[in-house]
Amino acid sequence: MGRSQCCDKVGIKKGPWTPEEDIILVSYIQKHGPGNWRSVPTKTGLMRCSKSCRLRWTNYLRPGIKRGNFTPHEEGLIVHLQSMLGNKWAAIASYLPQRTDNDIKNYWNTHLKKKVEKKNSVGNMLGASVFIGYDSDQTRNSHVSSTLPISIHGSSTYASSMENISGLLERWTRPSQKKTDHPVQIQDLKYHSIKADGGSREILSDQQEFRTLVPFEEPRSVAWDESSTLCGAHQLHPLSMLENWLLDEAVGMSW
DNA sequence: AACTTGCGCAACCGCCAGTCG
DNA sequence: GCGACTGGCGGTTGCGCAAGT
Repeated sequence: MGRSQCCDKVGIKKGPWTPEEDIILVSYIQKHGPGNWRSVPTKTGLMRCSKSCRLRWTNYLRPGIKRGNFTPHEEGLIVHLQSMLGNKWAAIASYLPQRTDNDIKNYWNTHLKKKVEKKNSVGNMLGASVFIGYDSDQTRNSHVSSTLPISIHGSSTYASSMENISGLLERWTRPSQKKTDHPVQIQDLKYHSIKADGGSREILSDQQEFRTLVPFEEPRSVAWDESSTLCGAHQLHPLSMLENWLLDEAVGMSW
């Protein structure tokens, strides 16, 4: 037990990574693949601890990472997910495959947290209920509060319970209850399992397959390969569809 | 131009859970 | 069952830079 001793060893380099170190790490991982971080420092000759190597890879060097310039779409999604999940950055990051948990965490702490608090304080001053803290326009979102399992209980902190997620998905699979401008064709959606272990969540559908829904013109089958989460997003995460739907419904592009 | 302040972000720290011998 | 080890996560720190004075 106890924490890892790897970073306490004498001779371990700390601080910013140099381009040379990055090249060494990337070339090693390209050859051997990520994993077995313990052996990376010894095999590469990097004077870094395994943790540092892993973090550098996952937060910076990993292919498919999108950096900076969060779009309103992404902002809205982060705010929404944070209100539902709390500070489960890894879980939130799984909804945005191109973003790292560290990036999202930083962005929340430096930008969004203040924005949300400001919006909430304005909403409270006006005596109005604030839709999950980032859009108090009840006219625009009047249909949302009756659709999504979201409520405000006197504070900006939204309980990060499984009930919220389950309810959200349950309602999400019932298009008939929601008013929308686009024709909704939700078919054969068979979510049957939601796990919440150690902050990670996954949604499993029958045979790891489901038909897409709202944002697409025509339903199509998508096979979900969990391994694709590692190296970015050439496949659409099942939850990105939820994301798209949520944003269409709850956030719009006014954020 | 020099100094101060605030911000953004990469990296570190400390803890936890899972695995293995 | 126990302890060592590892990977993963969230919180925090500290450096570099830009903006303000």
